[in-house]
Amino acid sequence: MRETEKHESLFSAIADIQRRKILNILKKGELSVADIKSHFDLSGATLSHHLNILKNAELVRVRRQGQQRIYTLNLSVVEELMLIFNQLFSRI
Amino acid sequence: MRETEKHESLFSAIADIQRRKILNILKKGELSVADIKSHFDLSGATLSHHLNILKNAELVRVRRQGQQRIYTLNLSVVEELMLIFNQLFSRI
DNA sequence: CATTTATTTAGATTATCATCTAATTATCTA
DNA sequence: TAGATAATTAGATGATAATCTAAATAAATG
Repeated sequence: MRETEKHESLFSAIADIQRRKILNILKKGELSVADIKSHFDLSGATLSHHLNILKNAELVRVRRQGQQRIYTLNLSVVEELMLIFNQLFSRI
Repeated sequence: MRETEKHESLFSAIADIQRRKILNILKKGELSVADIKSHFDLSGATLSHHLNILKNAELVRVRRQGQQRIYTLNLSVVEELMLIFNQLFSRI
């Protein structure tokens, strides 16, 4: 399997513990930024930064709902990441 | 599952593309540093640095053989990492 | 035992990244 | 429409991390 820029963005997205925590929280279901924020001791700007990285890696999706933005896990990319990951260590 | 320092070292170990490449190369079998080096355009010092990070994360093992050091994948930790990884996205 | 070979360690440099505060954008509501 | 609320963006700062060259360590060999 070739390493692509997409792989790069996925691996660096999950390299940060706060972002892994966000992914974990989103497993339970979609949440607004404020809801996500309630689990962290981070400024809104920092959280926004992390969400942006997850979004660029397509690990999450966003939609607008009034003033809020609702984040969800992007299951298809999560599955893709699991595949990439399994292949990194396959045939050993 | 709780995130531990061990998880942290594993995720940051695989965050770097050179280190993922090293792991990939080691899938085929154990290799000396010089053998690994032949796959890269990096100084020996830099390679040594990456190998050290992989070793600290216990993703690889080293043994001495004369002047050489032979690196191998540490299969049990690789499996542990796969488990951690699968759990990050389980129950979605 | 002096020299060569294999690898690591030390120390410096540069780039990347997480974080913050302040400012901005967008939406809602009285 | 003015003010409040939700979230992002801009810009700065400090911490990490990747990389290099040079020096050090350790083993092999003539």
